[in-house]
Amino acid sequence: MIHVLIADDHSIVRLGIKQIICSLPGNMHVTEAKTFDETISFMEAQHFDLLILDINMPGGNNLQMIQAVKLRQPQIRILICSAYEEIMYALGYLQTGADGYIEKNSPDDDFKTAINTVLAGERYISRAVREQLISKYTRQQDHRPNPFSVLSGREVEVMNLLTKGLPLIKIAEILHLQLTTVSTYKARIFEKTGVKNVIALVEKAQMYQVASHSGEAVVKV
Amino acid sequence: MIHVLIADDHSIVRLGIKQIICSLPGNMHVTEAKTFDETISFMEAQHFDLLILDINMPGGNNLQMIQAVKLRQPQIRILICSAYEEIMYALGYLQTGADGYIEKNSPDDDFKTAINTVLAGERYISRAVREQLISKYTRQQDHRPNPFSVLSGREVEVMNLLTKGLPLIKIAEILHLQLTTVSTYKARIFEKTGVKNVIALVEKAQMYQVASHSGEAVVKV
DNA sequence: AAAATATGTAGTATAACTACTACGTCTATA
DNA sequence: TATAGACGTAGTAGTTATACTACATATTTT
Repeated sequence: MIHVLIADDHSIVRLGIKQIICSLPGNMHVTEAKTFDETISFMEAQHFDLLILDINMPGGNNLQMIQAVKLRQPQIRILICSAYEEIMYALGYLQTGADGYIEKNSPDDDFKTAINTVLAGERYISRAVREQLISKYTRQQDHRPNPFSVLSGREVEVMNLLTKGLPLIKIAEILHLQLTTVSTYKARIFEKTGVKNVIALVEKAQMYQVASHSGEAVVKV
Repeated sequence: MIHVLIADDHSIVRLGIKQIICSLPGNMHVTEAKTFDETISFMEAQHFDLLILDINMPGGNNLQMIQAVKLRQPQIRILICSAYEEIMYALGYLQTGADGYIEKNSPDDDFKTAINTVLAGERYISRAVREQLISKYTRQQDHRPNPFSVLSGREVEVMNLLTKGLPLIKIAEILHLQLTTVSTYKARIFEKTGVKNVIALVEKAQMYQVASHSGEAVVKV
């Protein structure tokens, strides 16, 4: 017997989800909560295997909800179900301990997959979110010449140290150069890569995955 | 009629993949290539909708293969099929232009899903890789107290600006504070979060996804 | 080969930043 | 109800970084 708790303030939504759950194989037992407080009450009274949680419910819609839930039943699986489609939300929740994130407007089959996936102990993210996740790694593969390829050897060395957060003087020491020389390299790196500060440089370097599988010489510190 | 090109040096693998493809609905036409050169030859002679590419083939197994392929048939879908399970491979290839990445030891159903997904114009990554992708964002959710939660309001404001790469003076201006005050905050932030430079701070903040949906006041620049 | 760049290097003057210290509110806490 | 921290704020003195500028040696390009 699998116990599922649906927490959503819209009864139609609860009905829909219940429908989907009951269509799944296995002996499903569904409980419904209308607010977050109610959710917590149920959880203190009974054990559940899965919580399907609307993050847009009265009584709080933030990350702490997850923690509150896990505090009571650490082994419970949580599937966030929300009207927001922003990827940031999904990631934040997954990070805090949710096991899945599905948008309300997803097709039934996706719901089934999501529920099964989460119950199986894996994490679920929707196609769309997954796409975005990948794009985060993929963005700007628009075959423009990699701005890092125009850096000279010395510049690359300095960049690698810069992106580790080392201060210029340390870099100067390591490379046996004058501070001012390092400073010049830095300026040139910034110019060539079109960034204005180290943080942007780090991001850009990350983006182009510099020196990960290229044969670039990387100076160890 | 959907034209699929399978590029793999092991004929058994090709056979297996062919089997799977033919089991799919739709009129599938399969061509087989044993080496990368052969793959390219085929591509220059005929149009394909999908390329299932073993990255472990004689004739090259690097990212340039993707580019070589896309150069000839920009609209072709590429599903990487490999024995390697390392996530870095998958991401690297997806980044270079592949549409999917599946491990050879995946169950048939996953292959079907992968092929369908890629043909539908979406990207596919396997469960395992997806898990790892998520973990990358999720790692260390080991419920240690979030170091950013101990930051005071003012500190959070400064941190948000710091992680944008703004110089202290700018931050001072924005918040109408003395430079030295901002500097003090910065020092406190570093202390509380246990970092030694802004770059580490950015990484840590990213890791904990600070201030993404909290009601924190974020100052626009 | 000559001219134009790119690269490795550094100085000077100036601007930005840090360390340390200080101090008045607030807020838990003994 | 003291009292110890936490918070917001800032100054001084000393460090570190930047903007320009410069110049010799490669590399290219014409």
